[in-house]
Amino acid sequence: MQTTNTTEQQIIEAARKIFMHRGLTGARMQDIADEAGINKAMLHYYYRSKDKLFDIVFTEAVEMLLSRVSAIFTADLLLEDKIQSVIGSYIGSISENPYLPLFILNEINQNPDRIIQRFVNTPSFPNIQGFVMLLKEEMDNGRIRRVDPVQLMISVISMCVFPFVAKPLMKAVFKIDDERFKLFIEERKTFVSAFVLSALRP
Amino acid sequence: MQTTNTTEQQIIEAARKIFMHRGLTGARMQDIADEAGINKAMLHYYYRSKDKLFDIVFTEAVEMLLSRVSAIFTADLLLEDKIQSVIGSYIGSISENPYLPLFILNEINQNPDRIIQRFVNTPSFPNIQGFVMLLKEEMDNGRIRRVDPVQLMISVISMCVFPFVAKPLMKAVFKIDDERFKLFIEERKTFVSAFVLSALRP
DNA sequence: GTCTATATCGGGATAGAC
DNA sequence: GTCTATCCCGATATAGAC
Repeated sequence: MQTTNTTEQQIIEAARKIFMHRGLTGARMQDIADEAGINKAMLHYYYRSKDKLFDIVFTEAVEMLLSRVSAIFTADLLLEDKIQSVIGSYIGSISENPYLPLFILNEINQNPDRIIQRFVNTPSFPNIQGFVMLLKEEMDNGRIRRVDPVQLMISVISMCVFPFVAKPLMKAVFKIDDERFKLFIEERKTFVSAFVLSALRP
Repeated sequence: MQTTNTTEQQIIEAARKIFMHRGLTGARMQDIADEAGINKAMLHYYYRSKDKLFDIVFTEAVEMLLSRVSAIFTADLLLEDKIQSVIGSYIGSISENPYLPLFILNEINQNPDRIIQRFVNTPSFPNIQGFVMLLKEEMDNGRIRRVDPVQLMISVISMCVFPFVAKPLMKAVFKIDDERFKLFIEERKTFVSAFVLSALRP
């Protein structure tokens, strides 16, 4: 890991920022060049084409997102303070990269096949089976209410991710500014934990 | 309401389909023309420019989405069978227009100002205040657990909307096909209702 | 490796015949 | 109102000097 910003790195970071915000079709190479503080021709010198550049950014993004989801699936237990820390760190990590979810969801919708390709060989693919077994064990022991594990997982992820995806809509509907949104997210960590635990009470 | 498909109507329907799927920047006028089965020049004859056409589609979409959210906010009560019917009809209505949420969320992110304009004079703007009062009443009566009303609302909407937004991702991660996804959605109506009610138990 | 200039192309928009 | 042909601009991509 080298700390000096090579030109390649600068380009990737600029591309990430622009692509995440504007999407593949909305982003312009000129914007990326400006953001990186270099010439437009350099982009093609280092990364052949717009598509190639996008592929790199997209693949990295998928990797990032999957590793986060994986963290949830591989958590030791789903109970009490465990779920609290998982949800907290999940929301926290999205906070650092708030455009990531919508970017991924959007581009996958545009081109579902691309994601399939990326998924086949991805190292951090979530271990679903193990997690489901774990959940069922807890249900059998009567420690939590009996629910469909997949429905539960989707619900947790929904509640963590959706506020970031819907941020501008929330700001308009609830008339809240950036400051209050930040507060909302901070409070959401404890809310979602409590909400889920409450729902799972036997 | 006339049943004959005028050319104007055909264009709007084609535009809706293409814009919803590809977004403003991703959609091409040629695609819309093909979808409508007419010539590209006709689009400009009836609707001046791409932006004008998009504005119409977008405004209609916002209206659709808001009226659904409003339905939730104006429901008489939040308890038992009431919440069940609200969530059921909400998920049901999205099923009929599965691309709507991602389309809206995406375009709002691209251009937050546009939505603010549309919101000012929209007729079906959700009555949040009334709903919050209603919820607080239920809490004071001890019929439900004390929670932040806004956090609760966002959670319900999240759980209803997110699966549609994340459909291609879910299909890849959980390896489910269209058939099983449809089943998942059908089951989700009862799951979310039960989940929320369970979480709200005092 | 980095720049300027330019080629090339796709797509929105218009002109004009019918 | 509907079509074909064309204009025109913006954006990707390349050539070539330094």
